[in-house]
Amino acid sequence: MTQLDPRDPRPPAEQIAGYLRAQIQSEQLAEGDQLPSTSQLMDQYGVASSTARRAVGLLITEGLVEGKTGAGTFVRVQRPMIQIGTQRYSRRTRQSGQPALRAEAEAAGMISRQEIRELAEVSAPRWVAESYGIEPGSTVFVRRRTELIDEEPNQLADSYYTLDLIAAAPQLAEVATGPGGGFARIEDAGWTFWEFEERNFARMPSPEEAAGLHLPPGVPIVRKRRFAWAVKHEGDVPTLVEAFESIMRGDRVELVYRFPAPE
Amino acid sequence: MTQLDPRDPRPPAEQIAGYLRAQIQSEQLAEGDQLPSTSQLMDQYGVASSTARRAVGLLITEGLVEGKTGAGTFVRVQRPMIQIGTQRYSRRTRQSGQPALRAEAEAAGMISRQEIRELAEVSAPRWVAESYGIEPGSTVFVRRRTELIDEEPNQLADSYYTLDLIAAAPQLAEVATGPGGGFARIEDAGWTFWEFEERNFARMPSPEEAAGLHLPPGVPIVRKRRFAWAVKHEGDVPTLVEAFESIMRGDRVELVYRFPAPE
DNA sequence: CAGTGGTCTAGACCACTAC
DNA sequence: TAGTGGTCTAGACCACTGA
Repeated sequence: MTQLDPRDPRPPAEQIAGYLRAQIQSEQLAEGDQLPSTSQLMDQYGVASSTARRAVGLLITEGLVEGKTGAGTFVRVQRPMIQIGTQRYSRRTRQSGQPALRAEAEAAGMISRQEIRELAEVSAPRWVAESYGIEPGSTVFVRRRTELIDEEPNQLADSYYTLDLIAAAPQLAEVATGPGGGFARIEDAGWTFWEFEERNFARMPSPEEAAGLHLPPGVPIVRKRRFAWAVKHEGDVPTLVEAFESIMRGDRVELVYRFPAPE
Repeated sequence: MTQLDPRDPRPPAEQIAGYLRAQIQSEQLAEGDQLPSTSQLMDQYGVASSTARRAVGLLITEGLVEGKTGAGTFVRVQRPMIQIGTQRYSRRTRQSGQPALRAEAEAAGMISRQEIRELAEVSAPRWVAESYGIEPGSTVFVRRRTELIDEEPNQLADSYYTLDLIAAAPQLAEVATGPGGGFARIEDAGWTFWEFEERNFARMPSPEEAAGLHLPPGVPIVRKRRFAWAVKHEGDVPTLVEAFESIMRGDRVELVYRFPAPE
């Protein structure tokens, strides 16, 4: 545990990282605890400074620990996760009286707020053009915003609308969409929401995304795309009214879906 | 683009990484292309070997490129994604005639197969005990398997069952569960599936997970937990019959959910 | 002001690849 | 066999933290 093992095929930095990781997982090093400093690791394992730093660098990119310059390296505190999804709509959840998603964040004593990053007409990204069935490069309206929880950015959310919809619901192009948010304005324009689709996957953030979300190294993001279909009159073929993309911190969000068994 | 900028506040390694990243995003460096070698970067930017290596190391942990010892560093080829979720159950998907999840993988010319990793009675992990409403540490049966696509591990899947259920459906404890898989055996035992819940989030893999999934550095995983409720007779309170956990490659799987608008 | 993380230089060795 | 990625040593400098 406290010496390098020459028979271990792993290079020294990985061995040291392994020892530290084991101490974290066994909670000998608990959340918030300070790791041995670089010079302590050099003395203890008889390695050069770069090797000691590389060892803790591995743990940093794994998202297990966080370095604070001048202070030390500390085991990352995993903040409570926010559950979002469709559970609020389900029969079972309604019966158990659970609160909805943002209400849930606020019930947990957290404050939620949005900041507008951009309101503009842009050339449609490919996935947006494809989902609306319009020419690639057509003009659409985008509403970009950052959602903050306890003043910490939590989600970068972009909604893409057709110009036709903006004409029918002009408040979507303004900073304040009014009570009930953008969906309420779409309903005001005569639409009834019919169906949603969400497509999620995970990857490492780009530097821009990492900066926008104040992400420490080693935290992946979840990219969620949501498509909202609505009808004007009963029996109509549903029309896509919103194409939405959101980049979320992977370590703060749990996506929950509940659905009935098929058939 | 080809020189270090002394006014740029970023350290040299990050600047170089930024230039390379821009070339990848603009497709000057396409998928599969080789990056400049370490010594080329040293010459071009006038930095030491460690700095040049650190620059490409950053891109590696971002998952953008992949180093092959002795050969070079190459832009990662993003393999096609597999879509899984509930879309196969939806009205709209049935109408469009789309094939179901694994059939979809096979329709795309890929072969899908499972390997059993473990069949054993174990002490229930906390989340399993909590979801079944049993004492923490109670004994449950676990069925651990690796799902391979084109002989490449794609998913580590663990199903936890109560011992009662194993007694009623003993094939769940055998290597081959028979036609239709485990769910079919649960139905054979008299259960009718009622409702499912899936809870997903993303994080970086542990070294064990990275090894089990043959993950290159810089690829996050998605952890999906699925809960399956079933009833024996109409009107019964639904019972949890399976608690399932899966670790998937984040860059190969897109989770798709389609659901009707509430109310 | 001593200690810490973060980055860098300059050089070395190894295992591997491709010719 | 020359070039490549991967890892390491030994030392340096900087900005920052906390007593």
